[in-house]
Amino acid sequence: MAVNLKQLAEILGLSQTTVSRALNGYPEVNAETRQRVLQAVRETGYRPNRAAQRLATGKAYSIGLVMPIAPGIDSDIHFGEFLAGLAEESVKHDFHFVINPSAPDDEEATFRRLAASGNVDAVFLAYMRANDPRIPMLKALSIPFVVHGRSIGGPRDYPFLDIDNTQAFYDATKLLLQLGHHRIGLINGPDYLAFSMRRKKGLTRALEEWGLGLDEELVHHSVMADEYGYRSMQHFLERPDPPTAVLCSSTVLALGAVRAINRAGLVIGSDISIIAHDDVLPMLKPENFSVPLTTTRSSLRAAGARIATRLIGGILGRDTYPEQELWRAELIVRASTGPAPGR
Amino acid sequence: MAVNLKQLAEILGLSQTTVSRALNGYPEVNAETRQRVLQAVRETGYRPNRAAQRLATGKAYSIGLVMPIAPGIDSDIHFGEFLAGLAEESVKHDFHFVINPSAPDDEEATFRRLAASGNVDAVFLAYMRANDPRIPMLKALSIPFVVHGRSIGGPRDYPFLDIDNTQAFYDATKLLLQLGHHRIGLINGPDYLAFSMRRKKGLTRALEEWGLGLDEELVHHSVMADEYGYRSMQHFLERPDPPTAVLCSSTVLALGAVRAINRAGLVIGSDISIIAHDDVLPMLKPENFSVPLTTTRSSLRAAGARIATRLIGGILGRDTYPEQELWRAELIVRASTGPAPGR
DNA sequence: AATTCCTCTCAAAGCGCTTTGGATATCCAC
DNA sequence: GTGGATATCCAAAGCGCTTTGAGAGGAATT
Repeated sequence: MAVNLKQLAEILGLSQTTVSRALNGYPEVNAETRQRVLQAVRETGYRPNRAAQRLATGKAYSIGLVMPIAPGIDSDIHFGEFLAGLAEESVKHDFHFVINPSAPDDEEATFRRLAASGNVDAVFLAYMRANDPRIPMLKALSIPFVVHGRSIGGPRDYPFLDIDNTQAFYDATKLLLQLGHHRIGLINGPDYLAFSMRRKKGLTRALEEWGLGLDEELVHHSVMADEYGYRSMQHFLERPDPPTAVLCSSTVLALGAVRAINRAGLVIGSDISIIAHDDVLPMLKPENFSVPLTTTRSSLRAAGARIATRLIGGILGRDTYPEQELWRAELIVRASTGPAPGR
Repeated sequence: MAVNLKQLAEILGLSQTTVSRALNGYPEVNAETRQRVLQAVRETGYRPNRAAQRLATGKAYSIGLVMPIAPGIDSDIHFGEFLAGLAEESVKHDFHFVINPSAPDDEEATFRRLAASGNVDAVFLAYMRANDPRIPMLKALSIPFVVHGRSIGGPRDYPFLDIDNTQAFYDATKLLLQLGHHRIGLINGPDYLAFSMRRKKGLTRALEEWGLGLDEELVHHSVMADEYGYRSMQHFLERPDPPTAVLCSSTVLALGAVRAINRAGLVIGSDISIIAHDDVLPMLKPENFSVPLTTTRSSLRAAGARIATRLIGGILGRDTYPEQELWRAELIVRASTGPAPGR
């Protein structure tokens, strides 16, 4: 059924060496010969045996994941979406996953074990915190890694892919300010996560440039679930001086926030404006909200796919990729933002 | 650093064959010799090289996952929890995952590709529907599999692990009936999923035994998210004849339902009783609800771990496990259930 | 004492790939 | 036309394990 290298070489009247080299892009093979080989691969459907490659090269062709699981830890919808991106890309290159569930306080040991096992060539990291200890640790273990997000403080020379959270929420705030809003709330992710800090910073910076200060009372931090969006917004609305506009760190939070607004009988886009960050979750599209949401958009799945690409590229030795990427989130204006009331 | 089989054999003054056999439990090796080998393994920390084993045995030592991704598909919190269980167990046995994201209408092709790739020894299946076409398909592909849940209709001879959903909701209903409730609502999962159907059946059966009929108006189906629990409960409460008790198919749904009840100013456990199915999600404990929830409990993570064990056991050829398991969910009475009002 | 039968062990042959260390042929300049 | 590059290709040696087929030794049988 499936041919192997030996048979393929025989068919071509070449040695295994040459065929192998032709396939792996080595220079010492005639261009014409290479074409013949490639053609034969197409015809026979030859697929190299991964187990044999692993053995011969010593590479694992797989990437390690440490899945945060514990009470209160965001085993959330966002993780699944990101994983889908990672998987989508990995499967193309026939890479496997080694998934290690681990409680946060056990993560260090988990990474150590993972690195020692030789089962993975590289690992992926997320949920960055300030001075995240995992970065120096992985460096010390000298196992390749890419982080999703960025730490704040600590070493700066490590590979990451992040979106420019500060910029995103700066842009969003700027829009609101231009619309005449002066009291702007923020329903943010957990306060110890780097992206939350940066989003808050974006808000602060824009306000300051406008000569305004941040009202800490209008900043809420929580796990990014619908429920908390609702509660936070409810609290905001109960204030004597509620914000006229609110930023949400996720469409999931916005979902709850919108509910609270509706319940209060207010109209989104005129009584109060909303901008949410949109991770492009397939099941929660901002354009399908009762009032389509203005968002800062950046696909989480695309980020997963990109990180997989980089991880795999690094392992295969073709790391022409930039080590650090900062994606800019797109500000998409829809109907949930309008002029500040009474202006 | 790490020793290999050859070195280990040398240390012991045995042949590789004997050492290998000792480790893999073959009978033709002296008990004493085996002990010596095991001791040496402990001392040296020998771990067989998986790549070499893969190559020699032709086994992949990995299991395939088809991750359902698409608009509206439950890339939900429950999936992550189940995955954690799978991973927890797999990592112990040094098994890898091949995760294939796939839209539902593309699943067949995905499975086919997965089976043909030789990258996995077995696959796992969930989100069962009535007459689920994937079961005959996987049988035809003759790739080992275990399903989480059970189909309804279609072939019956396939390996599964399910909880007795009918029984669980039968038990729950029974309790409510004994407490004097006659109008019982159900906030269920998606109507096309087998577990939803069975839970509804459990409710129906208990009602009928009590001489009551099911009021279809009191049954809602939806994706299992907080939001929908809220809406469904709200609808129930707006009726002229609201139910005095409601079953929820998930604590996530119950979360929303409870909110709706609180909002209506009703008291849980006296004005209205609630029983939810508890998948034992670490972030959503029924005992931590404002009024601790009565639940039917069965750990999703444990199910994941068990399925991994069976899958792996099957692959390693020690399948003394029962092919079909039906776990009984535990009915745990807490404060959210009380006598029917006015009784 | 010769034969058979276990029990325990081993040497060696793969599994399918990569990679080292040549070979062979071609080409150029001198 | 000879020495030395240069361009192509190959045979064979691993990678670390499992497994076949067989041998050595001792106990049991005749």
